[in-house]
Amino acid sequence: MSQTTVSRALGGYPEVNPKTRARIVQAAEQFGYRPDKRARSLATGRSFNIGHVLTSRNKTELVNPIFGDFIGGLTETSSAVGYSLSLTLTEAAQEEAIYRKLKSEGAVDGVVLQLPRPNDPRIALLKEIGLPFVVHGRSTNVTTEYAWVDVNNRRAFERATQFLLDLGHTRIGLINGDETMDYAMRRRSGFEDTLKAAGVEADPQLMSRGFMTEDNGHAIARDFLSRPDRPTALLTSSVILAIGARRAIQEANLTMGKDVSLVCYDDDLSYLSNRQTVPVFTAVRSSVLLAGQEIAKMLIKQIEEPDSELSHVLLEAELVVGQSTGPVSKPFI
Amino acid sequence: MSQTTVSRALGGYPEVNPKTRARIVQAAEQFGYRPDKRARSLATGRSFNIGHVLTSRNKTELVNPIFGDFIGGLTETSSAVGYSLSLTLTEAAQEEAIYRKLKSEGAVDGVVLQLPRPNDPRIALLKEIGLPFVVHGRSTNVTTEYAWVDVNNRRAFERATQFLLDLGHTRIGLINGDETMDYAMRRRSGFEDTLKAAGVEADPQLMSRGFMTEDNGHAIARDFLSRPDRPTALLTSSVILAIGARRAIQEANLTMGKDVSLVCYDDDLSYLSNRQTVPVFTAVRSSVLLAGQEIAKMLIKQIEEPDSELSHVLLEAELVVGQSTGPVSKPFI
DNA sequence: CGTAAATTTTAAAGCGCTTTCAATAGTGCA
DNA sequence: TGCACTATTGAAAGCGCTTTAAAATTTACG
Repeated sequence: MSQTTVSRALGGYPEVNPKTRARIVQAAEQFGYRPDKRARSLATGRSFNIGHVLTSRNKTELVNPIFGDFIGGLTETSSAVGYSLSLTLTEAAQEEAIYRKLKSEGAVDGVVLQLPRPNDPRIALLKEIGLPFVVHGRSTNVTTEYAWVDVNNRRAFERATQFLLDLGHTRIGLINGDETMDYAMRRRSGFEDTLKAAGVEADPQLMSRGFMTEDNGHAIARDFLSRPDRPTALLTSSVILAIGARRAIQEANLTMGKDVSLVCYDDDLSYLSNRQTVPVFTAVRSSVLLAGQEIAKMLIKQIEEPDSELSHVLLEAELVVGQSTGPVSKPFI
Repeated sequence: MSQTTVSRALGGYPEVNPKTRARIVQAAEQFGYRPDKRARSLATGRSFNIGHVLTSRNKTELVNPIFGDFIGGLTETSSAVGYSLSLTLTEAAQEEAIYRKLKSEGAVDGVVLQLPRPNDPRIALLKEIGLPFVVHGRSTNVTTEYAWVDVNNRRAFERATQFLLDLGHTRIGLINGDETMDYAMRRRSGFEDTLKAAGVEADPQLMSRGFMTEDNGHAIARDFLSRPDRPTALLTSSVILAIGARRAIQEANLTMGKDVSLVCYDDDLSYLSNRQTVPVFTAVRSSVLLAGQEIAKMLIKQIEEPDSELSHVLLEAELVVGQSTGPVSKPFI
């Protein structure tokens, strides 16, 4: 059998006699033969890798809680169609250099961009160097066209806030993520605008932002709850923050869901389930694992059909009512 | 300039005139030239990838909490020396096939093995197919030589148990991970043996195992604490389990650190810090991120110096005393 | 049965590097 | 100045595939 025929038989090309193909496939199986990925990459000009660049601004941020589930989603989908996920880590200052390198080395066929900020320069960069990409999230003020998958963060926080307003809460504390990130800005404006629409003035003293650790959730909630006009409800940007806030509530001898209501954003992380019959936390939920799957699918399509339109997916978070919310009970009556 | 000289200049070979090299390096920089990774791989027979295979036994296990930090550690070290981490996901039944494929395709230069069970067949398999690997953990009953990095899990649980015994606790509940895994078996025997050595009989009713979710920690602790002869102390295999257990303690109107002591194993996850001035949880701690770094270093050395000895690293967990433990207070006096 | 068309197979070029081996330029010393 | 040697550079082969173009075989049909 010639090289060519084998390649075509295994590659699934049509112009090969079914009998020949069967024979080749059988032989390949028997001897455990598989086309060398390196040679294949060189010949086709494709690497069958999708890239993801992690930047280490600092150790706390290096590995964020959603990282595992997100990567899991990406990997699940890309593995199924023969791509693997290629991870690289770099200092934030080197990020541009890394993308250029990935491109010129031909190390990846496309990349996934995470945690965009407003006007994120990486988008223009990737367009310039011609590396296909999909953004997890959106970047405010970027007017050029790019593919993205995002949760409707603004709407999610509007719904969460409205839900608390409907229960009678007007003193609501916000414990948000890093507000230099686009997603956190959208959440905050969803929160503020809903309050305003209800004629409630947002108290800057009750709006915080920062790393989304259990510790921070605890510290901020404790601070909020120690104020004379303490909030009757808290809204947090993650389950981990909520767990910290719950600790602060309990330490203040208050009861969650009664004295203090708590709503959180829930990424539906597989190891931090909030999916009990009646969930512990009332939440706006959207699975980051699913987002990862969607992004991988979209990126691979873009790689394999470069002329197809760039697409966008806006996921809506669902509101799930759990045990952590209840009608307002005025603290000082 | 000839192909050859350029390759040598950029590759750092000694037999090239310093002036020539400088000129080439400068030109490469100017034009953004970098050797194509695919061609380089084909020519050298190396892929400059290290592989990690995830198996999806089920969704809950797909992404475990330590996954992110572990990957972060691997990536940090391997990126620094020009390797990238290549992730693949497969069903458990396909795991052997995937390793064979990675080898025959030349997709990776080596792999990292996680969560070994006793007598883990993957070790023999990888030796057979000749793919360099390092195990995160050890596999009981495997007598052949292999490289590993492990925490002294047995010792860690001995120390944790002894610490509780020293505080006067004898009714101690164990909330362990999946005991078909080697690490969890070692933890359990460390626990049991220490009790036995102190003349305390371990109560099978107070030893549980399972997925390490917040929910499970809560459910198991609630069960334990509802018994007439409830434990005065709990020992959990992860911080997330401990957080669930804390919730159960509080719901039972007990005070952690006073009515019920709690010690946990702490992987020092970056987003689940237990490093406050006085840590919330008393814990035996060992950073999984550091383990990832160590493993990457070891694997790359094995790849680049195939004749070097296989090495082993046994990390000791440190005992950190936090707010969650105190002397026993008899519940029924 | 012969020839044109369709189907199937093969030879050979090329992907962009590394590496072996040969060639050339440079150096020290008699 | 010339020779042996060393330092430096270059030509060419080869890594293992895919793909183009050509050859061989089969099929269709008058």
